[in-house]
Amino acid sequence: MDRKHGRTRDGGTTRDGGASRRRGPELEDAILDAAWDVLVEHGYHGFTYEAVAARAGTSRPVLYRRWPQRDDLLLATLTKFWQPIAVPDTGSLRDDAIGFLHNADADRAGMITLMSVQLVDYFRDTGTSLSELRDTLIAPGQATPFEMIVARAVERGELPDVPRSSRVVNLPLDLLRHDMFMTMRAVPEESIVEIVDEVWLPLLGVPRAPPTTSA
Amino acid sequence: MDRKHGRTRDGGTTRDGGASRRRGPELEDAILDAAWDVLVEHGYHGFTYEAVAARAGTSRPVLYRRWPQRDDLLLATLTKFWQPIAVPDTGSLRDDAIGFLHNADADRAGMITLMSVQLVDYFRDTGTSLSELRDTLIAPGQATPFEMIVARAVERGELPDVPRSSRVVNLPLDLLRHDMFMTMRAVPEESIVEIVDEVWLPLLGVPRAPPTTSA
DNA sequence: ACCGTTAGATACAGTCGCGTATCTTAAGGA
DNA sequence: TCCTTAAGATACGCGACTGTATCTAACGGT
Repeated sequence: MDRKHGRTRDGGTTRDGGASRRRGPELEDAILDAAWDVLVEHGYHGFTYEAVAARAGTSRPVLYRRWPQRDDLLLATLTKFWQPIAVPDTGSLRDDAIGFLHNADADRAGMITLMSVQLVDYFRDTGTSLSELRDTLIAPGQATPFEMIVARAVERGELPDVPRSSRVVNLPLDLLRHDMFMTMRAVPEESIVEIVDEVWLPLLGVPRAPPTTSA
Repeated sequence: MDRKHGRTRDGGTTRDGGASRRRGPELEDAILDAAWDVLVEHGYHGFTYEAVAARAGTSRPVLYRRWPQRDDLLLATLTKFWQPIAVPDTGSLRDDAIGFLHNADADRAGMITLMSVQLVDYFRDTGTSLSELRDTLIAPGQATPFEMIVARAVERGELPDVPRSSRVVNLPLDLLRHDMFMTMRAVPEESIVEIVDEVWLPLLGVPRAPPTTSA
């Protein structure tokens, strides 16, 4: 009919022109890696079978065989790369908080959050939202990072053991996320310190200067 | 050649099949209205010349003649519809805050914020961000709503006249926006009250219960 | 009434992604 | 070694959108 297979195979950017043919899990991993790259670089809009296949050095049918819907591919990709952010345990409430925000910011987690922003179209299509996606991806019944941080501070006696609204407890991460949303880039260290020192600690009743214990 | 004009003109959804032909500013207004609708309903992704023209009951060339680039059309649309949110003046700090958040939430402003989220692709394309867009659209040197609210409370003597970080002052709107981002829908009244009563007022040093003036 | 402007309809060529079908051939187990 | 599985390379038809080019007819001023 036409060329009928011509051993072209330069694909473009990623695969080496080598002869070996990947299979099974190895191939699947490579594809999800490529999918992740595409997602991070071009957002959901550019997250096409076309682009992912090209990036992975394979062809669209291979993707369709595994993930018939775009959502399947997206979910598989997110599931593979969505990892919890490390929660530091320094023995100090303030350092834990700042350290965690720092991780969330600098770590690939920052990228994750930024990238989630790129998913807005996906949320449109599916009628879901970022918070629902997050709930899907994190283990249920799990304590949030700042719940852990606060709990440890209470154990150490650094904070009194009183009930606190989850809004207040989780405030720092919300504010960090907000700044990321607004600026679309990593949040500077000063902002992190500001969030902790000027907002969160005062709210928890931690004095800014050396503890004067008031009256 | 072919049909050569057949007075078809039902366009679809919006224009009446009427005969009259709009011109100049009238037409332009109608197009921007349509553009706004499309943007709100389908986000930046669906914001195509095709869709806007169809919605406005006109044809793409008419749009291209006025706005050669998609950005031009988008900017024109945003500029026409971006309006400041009303800041209530109730004589009470708390009521001002809650009232403003309520306006921001319920008012078309809520839609604006939600819709801005849809612009992420635009930000990608242009390398800008939401905060930059906001700075472009609001008058420069203008006091933010919560700066006004706090200033008035200080005038009334409801708050002491001390310097406050802009992070703290503007916190409520940031938190509202964050919730909108995360849930992609209007924020419930409880959350608004929670933001004001459990976060903002305590941070400003306003006691929750009747003022006990501590020890 | 005439006439320049331009709205609005349509066509066209091009691009990109979709989803599926087909065929070849490499890989790997029995 | 043979034989099944599936990777990988096409191809095809489809639909959406892009920019541009025409042509017509309505509008509005003089």
